Amino acid sequence: MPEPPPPRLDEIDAQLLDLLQRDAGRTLHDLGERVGLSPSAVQRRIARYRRDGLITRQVAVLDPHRFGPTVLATVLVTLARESFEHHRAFAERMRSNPQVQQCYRVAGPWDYVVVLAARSMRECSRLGDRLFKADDNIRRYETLLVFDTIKTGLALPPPAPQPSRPQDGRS
Amino acid sequence: MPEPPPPRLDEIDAQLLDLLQRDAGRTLHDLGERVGLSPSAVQRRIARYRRDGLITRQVAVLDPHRFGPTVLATVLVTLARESFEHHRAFAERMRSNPQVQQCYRVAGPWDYVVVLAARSMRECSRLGDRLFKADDNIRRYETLLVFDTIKTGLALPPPAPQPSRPQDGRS
DNA sequence: GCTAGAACGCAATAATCTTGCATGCCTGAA
DNA sequence: TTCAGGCATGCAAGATTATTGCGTTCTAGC
Repeated sequence: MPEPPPPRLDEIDAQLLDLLQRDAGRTLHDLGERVGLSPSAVQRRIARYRRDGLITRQVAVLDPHRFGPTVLATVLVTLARESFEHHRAFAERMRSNPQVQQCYRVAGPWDYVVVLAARSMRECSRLGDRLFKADDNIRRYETLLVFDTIKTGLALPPPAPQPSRPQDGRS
Repeated sequence: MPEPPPPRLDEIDAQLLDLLQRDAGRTLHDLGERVGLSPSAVQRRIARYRRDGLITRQVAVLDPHRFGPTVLATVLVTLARESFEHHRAFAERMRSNPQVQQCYRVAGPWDYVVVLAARSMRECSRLGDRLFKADDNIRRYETLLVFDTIKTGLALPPPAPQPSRPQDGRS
């Protein structure tokens, strides 16, 4: 799976992407005012981000405090056998389960950090059993039940703009 | 900070919220077709979700693989002193730093799980130093550098609809 | 049963998005 | 240096989508 090189982004792209990843509900007109372009130029840039895969989707963020029983758990996981195929199979299982909210491959004493989302502690426990205990390739796992969500989001650092031509020294 | 009770949600609300948290780019017409309402009824329900705080915002999800150097780290943190005030201060610091992407209060051998987002490992390391090492109330912390993002998202389990009036037994 | 409030669909209106076109800028080749 | 081609832009027109007023129906509480 070779990835294409990151597309060239200028300062305005960086601003737009950051604005959108923090709040995608803005109008093109609002965005345009913030970056100094017309609404149609903004729209064309956003269309480019989508076409090029920079923006994969747009989601509504729900406030977990405003719903009834909602349980998140962060699970630290280590595999028993670490072949490419075992890792691929594990990743695929995480991707395909809708109750797996996030999954990261990490360095250090654990192989993966997995965030689960369920409707009760019981359901969360069962989910953990199903995903990890029942998998004979899990060497160990440790569940950290979330009892408060302090901050939520997926924002990445603002993309670094490519260096443009060096500024002609005016001074 | 007492929270109002969770609002009553029916089956259609549950469907709409789930659809929106997975893909907020759909038109009202599309959503309406999926849940059996007119576009304007859908719009009014969504307006209600926003007004009631169920939906806090809408964000564009960026693909971390499509950007240049982007480093995530999951950090496990334990405080030294666990007074209410110490926890409040820690939470506030996490909330106010834009490079802290997520922060969860957890049960178990650690107090918090924190996800950091930076542009390089060096920057991530410095961020960790600034946030944790320089804080004399951190008893210990362990950084798990993310080297691959398998799955990303913030979707909660579909909200449970409130039981409506028991169905009149027709059979 | 009655009443008040909420939810709905329809249709009109407003807002927003998309696209064609002309123009200007930038880059690379001759 | 000049020229040509490609790309990005703004403007304006058209298309699409969201919003809202209004009348009707439904629901819950008294």
